[in-house]
Amino acid sequence: MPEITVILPDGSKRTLQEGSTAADLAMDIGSNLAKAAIIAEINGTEVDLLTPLENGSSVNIITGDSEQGLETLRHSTAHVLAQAVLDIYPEATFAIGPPIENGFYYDFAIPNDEAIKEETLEKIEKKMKEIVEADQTFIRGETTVSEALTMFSQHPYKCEIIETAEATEVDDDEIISFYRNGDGFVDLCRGPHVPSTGKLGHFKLMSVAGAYWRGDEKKPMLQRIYGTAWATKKQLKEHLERLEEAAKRDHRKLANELDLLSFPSELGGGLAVWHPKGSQVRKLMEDYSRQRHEDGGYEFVYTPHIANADLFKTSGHLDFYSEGMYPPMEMDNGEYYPKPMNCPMHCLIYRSGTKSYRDLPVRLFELGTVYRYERAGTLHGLMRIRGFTQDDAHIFTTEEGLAEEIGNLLEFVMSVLQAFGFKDFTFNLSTRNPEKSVGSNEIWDHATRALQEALESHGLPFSTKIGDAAFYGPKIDIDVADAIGRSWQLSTIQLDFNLPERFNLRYINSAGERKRPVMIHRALMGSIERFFGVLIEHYAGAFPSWLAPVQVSVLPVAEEHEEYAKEIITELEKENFRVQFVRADNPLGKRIRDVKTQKIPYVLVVGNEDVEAQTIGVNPRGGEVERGIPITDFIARLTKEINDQL
RNA sequence: GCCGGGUUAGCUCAGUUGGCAGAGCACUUCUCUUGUAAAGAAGAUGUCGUCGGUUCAAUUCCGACACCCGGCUCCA
Repeated sequence: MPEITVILPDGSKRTLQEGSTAADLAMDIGSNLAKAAIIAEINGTEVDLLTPLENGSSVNIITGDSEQGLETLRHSTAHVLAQAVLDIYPEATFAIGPPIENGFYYDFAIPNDEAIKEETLEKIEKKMKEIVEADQTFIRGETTVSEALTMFSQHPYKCEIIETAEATEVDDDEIISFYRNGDGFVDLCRGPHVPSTGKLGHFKLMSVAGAYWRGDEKKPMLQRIYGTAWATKKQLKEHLERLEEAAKRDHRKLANELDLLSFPSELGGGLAVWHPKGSQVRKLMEDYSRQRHEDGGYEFVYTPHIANADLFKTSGHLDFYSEGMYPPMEMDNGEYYPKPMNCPMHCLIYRSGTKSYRDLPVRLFELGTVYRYERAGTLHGLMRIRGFTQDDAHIFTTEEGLAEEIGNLLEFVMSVLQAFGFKDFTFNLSTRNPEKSVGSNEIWDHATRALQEALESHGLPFSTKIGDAAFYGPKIDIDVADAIGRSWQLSTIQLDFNLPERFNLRYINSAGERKRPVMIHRALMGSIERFFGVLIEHYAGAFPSWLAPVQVSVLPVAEEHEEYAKEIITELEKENFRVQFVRADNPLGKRIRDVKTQKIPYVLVVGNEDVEAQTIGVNPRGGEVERGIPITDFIARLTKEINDQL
């Protein structure tokens, strides 16, 4: 029997009988690997395990441990989902079903637009389990475009995919591949797949939702079933636990439980009222922001909430973004719009006097409240809201001063966000979209280079998003990772070549010539509301002492200790701590429980022993109870803790 | 805006195949006087999201609207 030799990823060689498949190779290496194997990579191309090997090929056996393996697993699970749905709804037609982060989805059109109910998901899941149980082999087939069109003639979306594939991909030979398993289920697919459905099994259907065909709102809406799938039962369990953890941190739930803010429906969608406790935290956030901006060389400004339509004609907002603006109010001398951005007004402030190059950079800062009309279906707690406040600044600088200003800004952003417990930053540089942008190539090149150099000179790794810039200039977006590893885009630094033109902004340079300043839009928290939502989830509602709306709760053991408790409170209030008194009207355990659910950093308990020794009992959030602490010690400790946090 | 689901006491939720609306927590009062995550008793609490329709009768069935939730689309 002739033999072939293949090369493994570590460079070693392995000899097999001719005609051996990747699966045979996996088995030859070890039965555990054969069991874990999902697909193979031959000479860098992902293929099914049943693909025969050729002499001299480099072969890598892919398992569910790798991203590639998981993707295949999820993709194959999506196939089984489609198989189950078509079994239950024989008249249904199916569209696409790719792997996504943590799972997969598949889009279907059900006859007569019958809705797939959440309850039906259980039925579908049961059917999928049967298919997995049956351990059906995935068999790859290949055919021509015209035959594929016949094969899928009952499925118009599949036909559209085949036709589009023909038009765009132009494979050498226009071969369309498909996979067959079970009793005649066929799906159009590039592959590869797991060898058989028995390899699957650690999955769960999550939800059903509407989704436009090809993501186009002009095209029909299909029904999308989402699922999650993992290589092991443990991974699936852990994923579901992560979802539970995220649900526990949901800012909408916590904002309600902790009495921070609410969205009364009479107020209208996407509009919040801040309760005293939420307002306390917000005030601390804003005070901190103001202090840092003051130290950072910013000048504070205030601008009105509405403006004449002329302003937004000048700025271009009415031309470009009127759909996202609240409708105008008719007034004696024209139309007035609630402002969707602060920048036009900041431009007016800049323009109010002649600027010399010696005045630059001008940094105007405002906690500016803006109103944007977000479509009804897009609203989402504090994360997507119709009225919000930006920690907004506009910096007007010379072209020469740009790189340095950007560099300082990057440092500033990180330094401010660190106070809120964010340590992992990701930087994204967005470059010009030539289809949709203003300004010369020269100015874009120069500005993009300035952004890139600032990132590089500060040693900050970044990814480039080509064509992702706004029409008016390139930008750097900054994402942070929260306490449970989720990423949030918070800060943005955007260059603008458009507004300085439109508002005819100028400064006089050292040679006495009129020059155009460069404008930088930047926000650190972005929207205070959204940032607050992120903070609630990041801290799971347990704000660090410097931010906590109530820092200390003081509980007398019995009524006779109330007087002493109030003396303690007086001492703490002298130090400007935010303190709450809980009178002895309930058993101590009950009162402790009540304040603990409010996630207050310190619960102080005082009883006979404390009155006698002039001490307190300290019950810190997430810590052990300590008895007999002198109040001065506690004050020193809390003061230090807060200073360390900032 | 689109698809699907939802809205009952301050909160979390049960319920009515169309016939006087319920629980737990919270709240009020009283009793208990407490040493680290739920003491006991009594009391009060509702436009059953809004407006219209069907009906002898609607919280329940139908329609429109508002708001919320899961997605899609959008996001200067």
